[in-house]
Amino acid sequence: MHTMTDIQTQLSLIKRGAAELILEDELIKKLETGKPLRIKAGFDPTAPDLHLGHTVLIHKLKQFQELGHHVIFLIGDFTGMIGDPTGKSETRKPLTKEEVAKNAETYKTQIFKILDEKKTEIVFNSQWLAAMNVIDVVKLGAMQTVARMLEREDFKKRFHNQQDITILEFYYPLFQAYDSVYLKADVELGGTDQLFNLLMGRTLQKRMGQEPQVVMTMPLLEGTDGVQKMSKSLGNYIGITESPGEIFGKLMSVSDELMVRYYELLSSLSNGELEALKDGLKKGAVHPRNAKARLAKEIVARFHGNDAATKAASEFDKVFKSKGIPEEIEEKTVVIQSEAIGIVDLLKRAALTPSTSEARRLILQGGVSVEGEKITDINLRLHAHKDYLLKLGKRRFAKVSIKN
RNA sequence: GGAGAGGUACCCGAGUGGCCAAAGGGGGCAGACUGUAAAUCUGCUGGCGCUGCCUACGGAGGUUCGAAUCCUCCCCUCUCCA
Repeated sequence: MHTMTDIQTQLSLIKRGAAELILEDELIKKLETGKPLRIKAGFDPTAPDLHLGHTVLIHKLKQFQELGHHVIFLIGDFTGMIGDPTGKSETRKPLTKEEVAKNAETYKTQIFKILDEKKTEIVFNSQWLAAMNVIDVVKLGAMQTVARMLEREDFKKRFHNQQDITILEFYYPLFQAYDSVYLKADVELGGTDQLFNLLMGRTLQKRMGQEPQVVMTMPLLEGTDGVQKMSKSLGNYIGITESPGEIFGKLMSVSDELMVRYYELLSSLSNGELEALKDGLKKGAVHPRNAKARLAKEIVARFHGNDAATKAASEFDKVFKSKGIPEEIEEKTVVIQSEAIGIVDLLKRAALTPSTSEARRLILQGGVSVEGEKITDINLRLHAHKDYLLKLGKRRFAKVSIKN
C-alpha cells in the first residue's frame, strides 16, 4: 500500500508538525515517481541519551518509513570531530573509535523502539569523508563562496563582531552537504537550527549534477516547562530510558496547551484523529485529563511496552485520583543507637530530605504524613523495631524501617 | 599591548559600612483548589544540636566596634581600541 498511498495523503502526514518544507513542489514530484525516497537525517555521535525532543525527528523518520520510504540514519562521527559551529563554538574532543561504536550501539537500542530495524540503514560519515584526499577537499571548498557562507546567521554575527571563524568551520556545512551527495538523499530532515546546513546540501547536489534534496525542518520540542527547548541541562526533559512511572507522570504534568503540541509532534495519531481530538478538546467533549493520559500511555508504551503503560496509568490513578498508595514503595532502613528517633532526624537519615532544615519545612507545611496521618509536630519521635509508611508531599512514598 | 565594565544564593538580578541569610523575578518545593504532578491562589526556599548558633556575596589578606559594601594583591568573564 505504501507506495500506493495517494500523494496528498502522504503529503499531509509528512508535513504534519514540520516547521519548513523546501520545496513542496519538488517533494510532490519526487513522490510522484512512486519510488521509495531516500530520507536522510544526521545525528551527533556524542551523548546518545535521547529524550522526547530528539524523538520528534526520529518519529518523522518513522512516518516516512511507514509510507514505504528508505530511511538513512547517519551518525556524524567524522563531522562530530569538527563540531558544528551552531550555537556555542566549543572545540570538541575527538571520540575514539570505541566510543563511537559504543554510542552507536546505544543509539540503536533507543531508536529502534521507534524505527523499524529491518528498514533502517545506519551509516557513519567517516566512511566516505575520512577517505577523501586533499584534492577532493580542496574541490569541495571551491563549491561555495565566502559571501554565501557568511549568510549563515551564526557566521554573520561572529564575522560582524570580529570573532574567530576558522576555515575548518566553513567546512562543516560542506561536509554535511557532501553526505547528502554521497548518499543521494532525496530528503534531509533536521531541526530548525540546521536549516543552513540542510540547504547547503541542496546547493552542493545541484553543483554536482544531482537532483537537489528536499529539506524539511522540524521545530525544536519545548520541554516540560512549555517554554524552552527540551534539553537535559535545563532539566525540562523526558528521557526515553526513564521509568514508565516517571515518563507517565511527567507527561501528565505538562500543561493542557503543551499537551496538544506533544500530540502533534510525538503521537502516532493520524491527521484525522488529531483533528478530532483538538476539536473535542475545544468543544469540551474530550476531557483534557483523559487526553493527556492517552498521550502518556502511548508514549510509555512506545518505549516500555503496553503492559508497562497500562500499569503506569493505573498506578497514577491510584495515587492521584483515589489518593491511594502505589504498589511499589521505596524502602529505607535507618539504624539508630537509641530506642527512638525524631522525625526530622529520620527524614534526613533516610535521605528523604537533603537536610534537616528541609525536613522541618516540609513538616511545618503539612507535607508529611506517617501511616496515613498528617503530622505537624516536628518533635515527633518514632520508635525502633518498626516499619513506618511515610508520605512526603503529594507523590513521594517511602517505607522506613528503624533498627537499632 | 592600551581603555573600561563586571564577578552576589539553583539561575537572572538589586544592594556601595550596621535595619543583610541579603530586594525582585525565574525555577524548585509545600498547601488550598481541581480535571492531573494542568491552570489559579497562598506560603516556603543556606546549614545545624533551630526563639539561638555556624557558614555565605570570585580568592587571599587588610582597615573598622562592625564589610557583600572601603583598601591591597591575585584569579576569571565581558566590551571597546591597537
